[in-house]
Amino acid sequence: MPETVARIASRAERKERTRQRLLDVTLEFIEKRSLAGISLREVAREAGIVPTAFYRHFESMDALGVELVDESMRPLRQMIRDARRGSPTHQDIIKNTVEILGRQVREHKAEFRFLSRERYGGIAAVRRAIATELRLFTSELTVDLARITAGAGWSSYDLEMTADLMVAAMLAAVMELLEAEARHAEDERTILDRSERQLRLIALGMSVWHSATD
Amino acid sequence: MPETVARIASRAERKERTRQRLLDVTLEFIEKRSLAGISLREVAREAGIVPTAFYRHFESMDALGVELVDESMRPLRQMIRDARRGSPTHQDIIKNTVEILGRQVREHKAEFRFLSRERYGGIAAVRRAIATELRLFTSELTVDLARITAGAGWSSYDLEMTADLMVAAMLAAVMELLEAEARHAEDERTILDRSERQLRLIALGMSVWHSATD
DNA sequence: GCTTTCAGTGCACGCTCGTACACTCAATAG
DNA sequence: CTATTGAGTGTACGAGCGTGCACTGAAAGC
Repeated sequence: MPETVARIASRAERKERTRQRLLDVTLEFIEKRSLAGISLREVAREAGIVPTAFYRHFESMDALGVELVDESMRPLRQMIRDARRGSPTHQDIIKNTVEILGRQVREHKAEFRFLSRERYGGIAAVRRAIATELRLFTSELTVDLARITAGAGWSSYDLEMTADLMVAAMLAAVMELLEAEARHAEDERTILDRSERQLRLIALGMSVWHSATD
Repeated sequence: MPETVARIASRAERKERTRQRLLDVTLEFIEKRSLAGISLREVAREAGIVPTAFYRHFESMDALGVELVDESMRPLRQMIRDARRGSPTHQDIIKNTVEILGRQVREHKAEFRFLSRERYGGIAAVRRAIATELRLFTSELTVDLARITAGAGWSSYDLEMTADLMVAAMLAAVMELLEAEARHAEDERTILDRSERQLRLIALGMSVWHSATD
């Protein structure tokens, strides 16, 4: 019989909490090592359960990794939503987007590190999950670009090509931000400034694209 | 006493050959897994020596990984040399470069896969070695861009920013080429064509950069 | 209130792992 | 010819791994 107000965690709640602990613990380990180098036993140990209890939640570390992709993509999806609520003019969109990018990376380092570390990492299933999500991200951006360039005669092929380039530029910035953190080689501002200029360079290319290729 | 013509492998030659076998075997394993998931024992086994003999060549798998970076960078360096022996006009440079990129990736898949897999992988020393080499690559490209845009009033800061963007675009293409191989999602021609368009878009942006920012 | 469910336990197993140590024996050096 | 060197051997160890299996005990279902 379910109480109207559960004063103490129910069975399902407790399970969910343990599951979340497993995911969180793995995310912490990712800071130093890659998924392939993290054992089921140490994750279970750190989460405070016995190794065999791990199987109540995931059938393997690889499966946990795939779930973690979803989990980690949330900040990225939030980023799109934030960026869309942005300002009207071209240049402002870029400035705004880069700023949001910087903030999201700062606030969700572990998630972004996981995604960049495993994007081309050793576990095929995880790679595939990340690739799928990023393709979604690119197609979202393509839609935005289509809206912005409406009536300017852009083919969907070229729009996607451009979105792809922009995503590549932004992901490169993300990775540099994560690396810079640890090595103090360049500070955040420098990286974001460069990224902003790169996106503006691309936008500039777009503005003369058809006059050069038509 | 060294013979004038060594008919049978000398001691040093034999050692070098074993060392190379260890590197090659590791490169083969990288196709399926990341460095962190490859054990010293299996590398030794596959190379035909006993595990403890591994230490005659490298002090750990991590150290072998760092050496492998050098080894794998050779095709990339060759790429620069090939591209520079290229043609004079702007558009031809891009077409030519992308073609060379495609060929190098096709001919040196394993090396490129190693670099992309470990670029943000779990071993800090390997990450650092790759980052250093790639920074060198970017600065080479910056020099080329400086030569091409000589007298057009480009700051070295903006040149580097642009080179950085171009490298990001090319690396993204490399990674897609490697992924496509296994999944047949897109064929090589499509990816290279897109990459060519992306570089051309950037070049177009460059041609109007100063009129827009000065 | 009795029964069922199931998250978490505890033990045991057969592996593989990195590495220490003493060794062999052919190529090299003097 | 003899002595040295050093790449590769063989054994052995302790530790950690993934996982199978029988279990416990509290919450949920009826």
